[in-house]
Amino acid sequence: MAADLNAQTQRRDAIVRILRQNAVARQAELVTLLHREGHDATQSSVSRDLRELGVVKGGDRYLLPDGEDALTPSHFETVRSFVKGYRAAGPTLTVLRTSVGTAQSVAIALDKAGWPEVIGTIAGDDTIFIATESAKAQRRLHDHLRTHFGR
Amino acid sequence: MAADLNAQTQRRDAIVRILRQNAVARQAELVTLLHREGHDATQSSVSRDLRELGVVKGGDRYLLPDGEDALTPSHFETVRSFVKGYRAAGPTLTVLRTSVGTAQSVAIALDKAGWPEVIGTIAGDDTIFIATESAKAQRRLHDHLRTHFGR
DNA sequence: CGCAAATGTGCATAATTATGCAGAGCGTGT
DNA sequence: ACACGCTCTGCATAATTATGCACATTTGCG
Repeated sequence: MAADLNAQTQRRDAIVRILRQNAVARQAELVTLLHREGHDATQSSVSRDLRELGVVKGGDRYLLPDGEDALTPSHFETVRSFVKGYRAAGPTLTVLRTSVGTAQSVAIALDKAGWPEVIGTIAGDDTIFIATESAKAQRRLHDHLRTHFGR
Repeated sequence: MAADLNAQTQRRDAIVRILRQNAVARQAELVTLLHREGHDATQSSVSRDLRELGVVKGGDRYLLPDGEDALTPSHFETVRSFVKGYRAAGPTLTVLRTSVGTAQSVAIALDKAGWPEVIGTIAGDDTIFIATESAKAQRRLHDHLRTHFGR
């Protein structure tokens, strides 16, 4: 039995993406779809993930919470190329560097994502400070960043 | 096994009201709450009602669809006293009489209710024409009207 | 680095929800 | 008034989802 934190993060991101594009009626389906893109998961984990993600089941399909809908996959696609890299500055602060003048838009995309581990962000011109509550939260954040912007 | 059409309407209205006020986690609870106010129903019926009403289950409680939230119970309370009565005018038209000058507000409350059997309404000064698709739909409408405004 | 506390998982299974069926109440047309 | 058809129900049960446990890893600390 594995406990790969990163795997969980990626799987949840995948779940959100899948639910955006398909009408999924049951967890078993979701498990199949996840397998198809390389994610290994059981109905148990999916059940827990869905609750954690605040996903709702309406009649015959799972629905993402309202806020999430606002964030189109393309949101990240657009700003992906602006991101130069990121590094931890202590256990609760992460500094992300971007192309000059694009920090604001990247920060906005990050805020819209609504990742729970993020307490707040401040964007300058080419730098974003991302505050997290703990080292653990920071790890989550980095998992997310890695998933969306590459290592 | 009974098939009291009116009972269904009233029960569904009750379900909506209950869900507005309480956080209900399972259908069995809902059955209990319904019993408490005199509605006789089984989990089977409740399951079907919830689907029909478009109710959604989020994590650990049932949630009403967004639109419904707008209509406060008090909405009907306010206009209840304006309604003088109503009669069918043919199988698909219902004429509702109100106090002079209040027809508009009553019609607005009706529209907000979003009852599926209602195709449209027109309000004059003290009269509202309510169009329904069929005799059957008209019966539904009358059930609703009876529930909210009395016989 | 070593140990205790957390976290995440799968498995097996309990808990909950959905549904096929058959019966009952009503409305409709003759 | 009678027959036919439709809708709504409950029951029994299938289908689906949630969760107690035990265990593998990881994280936090001294």
